[in-house]
Amino acid sequence: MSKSLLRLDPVGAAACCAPLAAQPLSRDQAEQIAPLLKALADPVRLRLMSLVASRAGGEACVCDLNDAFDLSQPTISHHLKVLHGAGLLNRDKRGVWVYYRVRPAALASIAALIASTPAPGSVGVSG
Amino acid sequence: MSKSLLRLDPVGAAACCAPLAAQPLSRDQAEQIAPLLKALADPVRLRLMSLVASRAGGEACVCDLNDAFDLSQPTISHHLKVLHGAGLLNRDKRGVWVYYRVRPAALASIAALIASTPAPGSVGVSG
DNA sequence: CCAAGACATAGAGGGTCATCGATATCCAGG
DNA sequence: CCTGGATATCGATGACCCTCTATGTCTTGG
Repeated sequence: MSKSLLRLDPVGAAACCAPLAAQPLSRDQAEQIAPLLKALADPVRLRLMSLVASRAGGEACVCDLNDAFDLSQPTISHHLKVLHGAGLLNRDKRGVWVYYRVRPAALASIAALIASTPAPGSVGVSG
Repeated sequence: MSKSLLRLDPVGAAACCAPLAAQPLSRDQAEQIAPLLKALADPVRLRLMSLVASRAGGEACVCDLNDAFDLSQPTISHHLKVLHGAGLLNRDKRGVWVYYRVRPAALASIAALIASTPAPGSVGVSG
């Protein structure tokens, strides 16, 4: 408890907003979604998410994640904390090991925003 | 030409990667997508994207965008430059005014990544 | 209790970012 | 050419972020 790393609201990570093109985002909506994107907007964290998500069973142990990078163990721990704090990953400690698991609702929240509402009469890619 | 604001590659903004859960992202893939997300990961830029996207005709004049915020004109200009540099917005100057327009391919690139591949046997929300 | 391993936290250093005021650039009109 | 309006760029400032080393906390095993 010092910085503001996990001052989020993982509660309603369901889907805060309609697609970008549906209507202008309110300031509150934007400030709710931006931290999610910010948590994702790092190459290391993107690969961490992908490593966890692509794992059979949908979860990965920190020990495996550490081995996948040339970074120090505290650095990986930091990134996992950011992802967990943003509500993108669930944490599950079993014995000595800690397993992380993707929280689908958080990703769905982003997907809903980016959802391809082809925009009113704009560039139609498919027809 | 000083910082590295628009050192991106708006060329192949089509869809660099399979969904997060399909397989681990390579470092190159992660470093290609992360700047896109980073450009989006700001409340102001999120609202700018939404304002442009939701506009009838799919484009918005900077003059209108400026009025939608309590920020200075240079600040809005800066954010638009970031979005343009990331390949998320197209720029079109007509006379004295400049119009921005969402580049659908860039958003599609993100959508493809987040696309809900429900993960191998993980949390099934609907079934 | 003690040792060892897995993971988290603390604090520091160096880089990047958001924002501003001031100023430059570009275009239209007279 | 000069004025005026619309945007972009510059330079500074304060905040935030990524990474590290060092250290703490928790759990298993003897």
